[in-house]
Amino acid sequence: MTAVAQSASTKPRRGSARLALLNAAIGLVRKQGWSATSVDQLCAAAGVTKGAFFHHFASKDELGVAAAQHWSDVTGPLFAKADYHQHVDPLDRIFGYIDFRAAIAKGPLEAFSCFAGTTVQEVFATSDSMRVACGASIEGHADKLAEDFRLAIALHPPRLPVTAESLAIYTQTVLQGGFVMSKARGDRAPLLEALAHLKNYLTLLFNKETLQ
Amino acid sequence: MTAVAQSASTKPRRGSARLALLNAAIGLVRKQGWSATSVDQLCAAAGVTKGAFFHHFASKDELGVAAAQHWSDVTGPLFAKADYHQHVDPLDRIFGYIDFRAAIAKGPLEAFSCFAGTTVQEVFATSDSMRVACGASIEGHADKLAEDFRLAIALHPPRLPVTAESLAIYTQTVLQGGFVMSKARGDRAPLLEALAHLKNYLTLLFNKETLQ
DNA sequence: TGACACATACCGACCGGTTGGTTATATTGA
DNA sequence: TCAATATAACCAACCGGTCGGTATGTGTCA
Repeated sequence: MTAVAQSASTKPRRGSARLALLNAAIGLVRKQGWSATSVDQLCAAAGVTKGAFFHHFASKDELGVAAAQHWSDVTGPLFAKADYHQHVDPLDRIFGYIDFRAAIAKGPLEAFSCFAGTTVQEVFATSDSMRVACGASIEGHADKLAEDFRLAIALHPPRLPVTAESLAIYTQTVLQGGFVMSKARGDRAPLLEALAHLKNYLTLLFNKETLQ
Repeated sequence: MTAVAQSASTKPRRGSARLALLNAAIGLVRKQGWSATSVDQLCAAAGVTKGAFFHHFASKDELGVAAAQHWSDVTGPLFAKADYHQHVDPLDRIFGYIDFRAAIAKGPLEAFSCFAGTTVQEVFATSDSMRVACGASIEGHADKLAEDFRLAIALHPPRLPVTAESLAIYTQTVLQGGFVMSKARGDRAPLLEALAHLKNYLTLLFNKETLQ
């Protein structure tokens, strides 16, 4: 312990316990769900003790609320700085977003599924604070899409009456459903096919030319 | 205990423990998830003892597999005898199915959400037997839809290239996603809106007249 | 030197699962 | 026909272990 060289990333610096626990929560919960993830497991994965856990969070529930917020903080910048924002046409940005979601669907399922969606399925009836936190995370993500949908509707009159908010929520619905179906089949194909159907829908709805 | 009159429905007849446990599992798991549902809770809800539980099921996991099968056994007849099958046009039957799903979305969320979808989110990485059982339940349900999609594609040439199987799976994807989103918002509206968008998609895809 | 950020040790309750034994029902043989 | 037997169904008590949470000690830094 005295002279062992240690990388900056693994060195347990004072004050890093909270963030380590939040990251551990996102990793473990996405893999095995909320209830199946114990406080001891979270501490072990984060490399801290139980005392540290309850120093930063009053309860497991409170960590869950913070983890939902942290989930937004982590994923937000990932999408904010993605390339698809460079398109001038808002509809192209939306298609770019969907393609981006398909592109990051690599590796094991727990690596690209949604923390908030996974968690809210378990706690919606038993923990209101977590349900609200997870709902806010998903809805906050959808809100960024809604703005482009608003512009797209103005620019490309849709064939059927729709609202931007509803389309943004529907996009998240297809993603969440895709995660469930992919988990059920143990393969990412159902998610990718769902995204293809979503693109079909938007193509037909906005009279988008098939080849761009 | 000697002369107490008891209704036939509540009388714990010998041989009924297994079914009571399966029904209890579906009810409790839909509300609070798989891991959060303990064997003791299941026994209490079913009105049996732990000994009876492990007489019928070798493990909690094995009950889960049986419950997934039971879920198919319960929901299968519900859809099989629904009115929408009377339509002559297969596309009308599909729209009837979607309307039927919207119609049964009443009461609390745990009353109309999917046991298999809820469970598989938690266990997909930790229990292969349950993952397969839940996947088979969802896929079995989709298979019944796929037949009508096959006929619909033959009768109404779609504007974009799609397969019947993929459309059937996508329909389940939208439903599963709708459950997640409705749980997150604590309201059935997201599910109903998702089903409306799905109908939009099929309307455009199959050139269906808006008014029928 | 005192406030903070942890670590250590521990708590009662509850977890999934096992035990040994009882009761109801089906099967059998005379 | 009916006791003898076999077996499935079920029960209450209990197992070692883990759960979320607490009380208190200790090293670190402003």
